[in-house]
Amino acid sequence: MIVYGIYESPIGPITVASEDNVITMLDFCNCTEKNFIRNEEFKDLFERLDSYFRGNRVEFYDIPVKYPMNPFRARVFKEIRKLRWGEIKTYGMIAERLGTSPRAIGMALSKNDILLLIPCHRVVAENGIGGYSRGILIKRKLLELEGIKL
DNA sequence: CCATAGGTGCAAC
DNA sequence: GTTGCACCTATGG
Repeated sequence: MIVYGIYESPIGPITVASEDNVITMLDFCNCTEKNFIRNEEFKDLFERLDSYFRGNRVEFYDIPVKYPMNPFRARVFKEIRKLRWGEIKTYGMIAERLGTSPRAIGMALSKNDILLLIPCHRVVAENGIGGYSRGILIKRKLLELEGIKL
């Protein structure tokens, strides 16, 4: 059974979904049309988000998430998840590690719908910030929170 | 299949 | 600065 939670972050509402205590989605949008809103089920996560958006070092890597069926994306996402708070790598570095190309990494990351928990914002381009499916303003803000200026 | 498009990178001018 | 191309995956005909 899927339940949803809405979190009001300083940079906009976040909708999170979980099924059997595994997070299946976390995105910057306000999906209030969803039924089954149970914010109390996300108490631990929301407290971490409070601290995170206050600028503290908060890790999310121990929270169970659902990886995609697509094996390539699952491989990329698991690799990205090793990145800790404030740690960044380039598309090229990830690609080399996985034996693929930087563009393929970008393609996979654009399909990430569990933001923050799968920290695709910590993957940047060789020459600059790179892209972000929800807009680079959000990416820049997240990196700023983690003490990174580009 | 073939064409085209990405959250890229690199070399060349 | 910019143009051009190789790179791998995704998507649509």
